[in-house]
Amino acid sequence: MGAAEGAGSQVKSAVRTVELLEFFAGRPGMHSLASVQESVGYPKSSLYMLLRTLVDLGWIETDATGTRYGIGVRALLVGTSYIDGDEVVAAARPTLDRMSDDTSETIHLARLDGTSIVYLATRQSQHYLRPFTRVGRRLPAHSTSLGKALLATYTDEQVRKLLPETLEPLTEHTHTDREKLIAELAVIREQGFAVDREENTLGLRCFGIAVPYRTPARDAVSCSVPVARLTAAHEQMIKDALFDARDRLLLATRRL
Amino acid sequence: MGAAEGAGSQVKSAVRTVELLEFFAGRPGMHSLASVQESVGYPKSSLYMLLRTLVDLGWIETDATGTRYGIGVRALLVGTSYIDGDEVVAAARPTLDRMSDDTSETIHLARLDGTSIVYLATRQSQHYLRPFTRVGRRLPAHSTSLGKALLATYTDEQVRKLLPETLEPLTEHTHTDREKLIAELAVIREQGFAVDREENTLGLRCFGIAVPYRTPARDAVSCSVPVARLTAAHEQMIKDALFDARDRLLLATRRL
DNA sequence: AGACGTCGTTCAGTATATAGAACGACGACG
DNA sequence: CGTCGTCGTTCTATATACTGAACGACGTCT
Repeated sequence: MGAAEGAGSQVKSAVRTVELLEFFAGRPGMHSLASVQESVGYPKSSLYMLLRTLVDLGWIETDATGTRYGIGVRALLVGTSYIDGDEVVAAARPTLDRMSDDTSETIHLARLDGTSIVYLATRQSQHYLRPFTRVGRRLPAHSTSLGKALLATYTDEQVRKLLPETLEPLTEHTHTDREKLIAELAVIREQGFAVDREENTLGLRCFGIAVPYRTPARDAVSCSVPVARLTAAHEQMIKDALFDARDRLLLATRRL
Repeated sequence: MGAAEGAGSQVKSAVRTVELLEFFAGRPGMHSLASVQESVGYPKSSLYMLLRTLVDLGWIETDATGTRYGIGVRALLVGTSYIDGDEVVAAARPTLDRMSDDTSETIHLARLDGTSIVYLATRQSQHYLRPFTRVGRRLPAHSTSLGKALLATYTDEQVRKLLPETLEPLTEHTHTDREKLIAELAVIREQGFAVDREENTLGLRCFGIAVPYRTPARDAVSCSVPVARLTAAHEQMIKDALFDARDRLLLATRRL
């Protein structure tokens, strides 16, 4: 998953602290010292001290026996504060509400981080189905309309540097060839929005558009619809809502 | 805000790392090195190294100039994973949905952490008003129905150890005297649930009940209603839903 | 039951992060 | 236009965290 690394001197304990937190985040549930040790590779004793410290601080919790570790409550507060402090999320609120009202479908605002997109805000469809999407969730950029819309604001060369040659498939429809994806990005630039045809979740089609308040774009909005419910008229309405939302967001984020 | 501290040898950089993250979480927006230095008190150079490290890792972000710091995207993932991995949250899902359907009001599931409660899950009322409550938000235990319901599962002595003598008021109705609060806790134990009469937010009354799958209880559920919309019949219905929910949750969390 | 294996915990030498001061860049002010 | 003050950054002795091995407790296998 690694983002930027390799800079000069780093504070070792700080690196390990966040790596540990990310480890526990990536594998929910409780883990023994030994199993953590095997995964992260630090010496047992170093890991032990670090875990003790983080437990004292409430960022990691232990079970009743004190020998199995899991992510703690304190981590929750910090994570969600990223959303609170973000000016784009704040500025997007009315637009997302409006998109939700207009389309009656599930709306997402997401940000590109490395090769993943991160959900920043959602508006759930009020339909019978409660889709399981959550703020903070990460998905591969190449399999989502949000990610593809954002990648399309990069040059082909930048995309080649960012993504590996073959991409991990999530469904049978996921593009696994980087060059084929790049070809699709050209189409996306042409038409102004991206489509995910069950490339991420079977039965779900998503329409995404980048909000180009900076170049390359960082944030995008999308609308997800079960294919079963999709008609040509509905699709056109969604596309209109998408362009409308982009214009509104561009206006709202002008001064950022 | 401090929770447990004062244990023996702790890894200094790890402590500082999370303290820094909590600082940025507590004060959204961008901060200069000097202003952070003043708040946390670490030597400039130590702080500088730490910040550089965390920026490299994506947990802290800088603006374009690279001199102002704010919380980063990576923090988001870890925080929300606490919710994902929690068995109680998972087990509570259907019960919360049912409470939401039954009452048509805003439902909360929260956990006690020190003297605060932390929202773990919410079901928003579908009414015109979209109340601003968010998973991860912390509120003082003494001013919420959730917190009081949880505190009532502690002994008076434990409560005295936990809370200061005078409590911070949030509205004109907040109890500020610890002993008065303890007296109220006795009533809560008697009737089985807690009420917040605009002690936290003006115009909002909340009914909370602890889920005693362990002692003292850790989690509670609540139902928040604008006073303007509250009738005697509605209130009775909410209380019934509350007891019903507690029983369901107790059943669902039996094996934890 | 006995011995073994695994796991969490402690200990002491060494590598490393820390802290205070000095440096250089920028902007404010006279 | 020069001086001063502030802020971010670099430098180096010293305090400290890291490591690998040894210890002790628990559960398991034969």
